[in-house]
Amino acid sequence: MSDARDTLFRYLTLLQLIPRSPGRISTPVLKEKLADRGFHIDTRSLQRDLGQKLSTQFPIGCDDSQKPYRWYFDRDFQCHLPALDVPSALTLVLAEEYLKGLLPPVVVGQLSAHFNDARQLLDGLTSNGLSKWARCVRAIPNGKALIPAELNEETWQTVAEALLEQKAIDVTYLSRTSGTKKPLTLHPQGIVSRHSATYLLAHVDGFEDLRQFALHRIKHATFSQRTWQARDDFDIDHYIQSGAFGYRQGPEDVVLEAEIARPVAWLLQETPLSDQQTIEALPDSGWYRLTALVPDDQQTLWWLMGMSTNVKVLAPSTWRETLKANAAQVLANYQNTPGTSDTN
Amino acid sequence: MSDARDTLFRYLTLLQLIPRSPGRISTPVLKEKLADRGFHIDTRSLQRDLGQKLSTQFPIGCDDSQKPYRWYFDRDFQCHLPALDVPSALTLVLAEEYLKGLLPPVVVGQLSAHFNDARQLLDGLTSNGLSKWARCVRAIPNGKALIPAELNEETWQTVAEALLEQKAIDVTYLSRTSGTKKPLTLHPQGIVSRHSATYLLAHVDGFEDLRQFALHRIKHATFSQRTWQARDDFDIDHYIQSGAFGYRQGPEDVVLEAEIARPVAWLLQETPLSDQQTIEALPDSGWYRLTALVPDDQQTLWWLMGMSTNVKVLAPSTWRETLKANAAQVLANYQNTPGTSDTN
DNA sequence: GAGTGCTGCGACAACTAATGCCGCATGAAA
DNA sequence: TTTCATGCGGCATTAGTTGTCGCAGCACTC
Repeated sequence: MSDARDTLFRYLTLLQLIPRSPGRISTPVLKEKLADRGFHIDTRSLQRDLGQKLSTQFPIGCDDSQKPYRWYFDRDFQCHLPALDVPSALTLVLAEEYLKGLLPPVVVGQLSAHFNDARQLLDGLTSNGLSKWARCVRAIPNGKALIPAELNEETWQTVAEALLEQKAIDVTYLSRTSGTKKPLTLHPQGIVSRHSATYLLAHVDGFEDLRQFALHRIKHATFSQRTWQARDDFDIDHYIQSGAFGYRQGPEDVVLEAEIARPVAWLLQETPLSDQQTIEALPDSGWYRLTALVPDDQQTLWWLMGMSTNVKVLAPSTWRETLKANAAQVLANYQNTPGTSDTN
Repeated sequence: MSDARDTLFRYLTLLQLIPRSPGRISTPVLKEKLADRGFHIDTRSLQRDLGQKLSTQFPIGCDDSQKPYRWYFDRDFQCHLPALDVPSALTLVLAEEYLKGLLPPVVVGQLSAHFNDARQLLDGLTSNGLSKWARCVRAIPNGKALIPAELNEETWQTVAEALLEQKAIDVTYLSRTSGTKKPLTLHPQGIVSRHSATYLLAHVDGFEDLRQFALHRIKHATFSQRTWQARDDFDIDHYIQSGAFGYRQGPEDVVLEAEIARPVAWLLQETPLSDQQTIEALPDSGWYRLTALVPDDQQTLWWLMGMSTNVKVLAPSTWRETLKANAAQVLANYQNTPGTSDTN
């Protein structure tokens, strides 16, 4: 692919072939991979590159306990080309704050080297040594942050690789209902991350129906001998919208009409509910009339519920009724003496 | 810092000094920066490095319309060292899906080169050429995703840099109340991203009090001549918790006691509300008793509201009363004939 | 319009580094 | 023990790198 004469580029390629620390790669394998990329060099040269050139300038380690030496990058090293600029670094820091509440720690940890790199850059900005930036940047998550489910690092890596490289996996799955561990062979078809839990969509070996498996209930995962079975007809968006995660109710968008209080009107003017939205002031009393085309899903309904007395839904009537019935039910709940709660 | 003899490393340093495309750097500046880092080389060598070596192997451009030539990286080029692994790439894709709903497009765009890199890697995985991964990975945002406020790219870059490098800025600010544009000089102290809007915390030149400025209402921003004024006593967490964003109500955590329906119990068992939480089954009818130490904030209250009939709060009594009063109010709203539309 | 300074570029020679090859040492497997 | 795979030092050859010089274009000044 590229002229073998160029040493710089060979070094670069070499560096890209060396994995981050849990991973390892042996000298002969490196030689072969370099050859694949058009760099046909002597084993001795490769050894020199690694042992004398790269490992003195980069945080590269060598496991020499066995004879084909195996090389790896320091776990927390990250080098961007081109280097990060200040706004990008700031964005990364914000991104990390958000993601910590949305994805399992292990998954976010996958990117920790990137975030560390950003932090290091920011640390170096103020000459006084005080890392001020850490005290002046915050992300406030949208909605209540539940604590993400615990997830095993190896499980994530295995599942991610299996899904993307189309392999079947053998797992030990902790059933939610029975609480027992079951061995299963799965054919991964998709991953859905929602709230703070992440689910694998797969079908069990020998069956046709697609099921959801919470990643944090997969206690152990290895690649399987079985060949992966595709499902040609699978469409993840269709699957989600069919209500598999309890979200969408109707396939069509609906026109929401509501009266909204001034603070809500302000909020929606800046961060609209929908790109088809109008807000008009009502004659008196600081209320506004909202019209918006929104999806007919649980999320929107929840948002409306959260607004409580600041929003009065006029249409669609089903929502209006739902909200009304809900309010009545909640009120009824709280008017009973609590403790011995009964039917509902 | 490093031996000047090493060419590879000098190339690497050089590559790191070249900014991504909107940015530019001229040859003399590069020479100086290299000298700072211990590489004392002739101008001619630098010219050769750029024009003959690097620009043939890397997506580097050169603006030769003016005489000190100015160099830059292609806008969408990104090279990670070590290279991304599959699980990291998948994480990046998930992260992007989440962030698109949380940060302004311009801010996420700051990282687009990173995300593109991840996508490219995933594209290359399946040999059949079909990029299957795009059809099997989804993130479902937590809560209703409002459309992020529109934000100018330059504004973001200027503000980010000003905040982190402690500079004052001159802005044109569109007042929310009056709708008029005002010129202001601001001394940035912090950035808070919340929901889909991002706010700058700053005090106006000549004043002492801290105010919030929505970034999307800053129509123009440049660095100011005025020197930046610090505020030693500023603590962003304290500021947020003092209720500036309408979140926290009480400074102390409270013990939430509630009866919850089975689906909620399952949810909370996997993604807890708090790390101090217990759930016990109630004798009959599939309800559970929840006890959890949670922050006394609006977020939690909203979450409880969203759960509606699936949660009956027993304590704290203030919340119980709030929820009850809310329900009563909502019900009252819907029992009046609202506006022109009427019951159905 | 000539002078001046900055920058880019081609050429060249001296120098330095990279490469492939050989032989030997080591340790594990046969 | 032998055999094989691998690492490592050394060495001669080859290839690349570097500073220097001279020239040319361009903007700016006087």
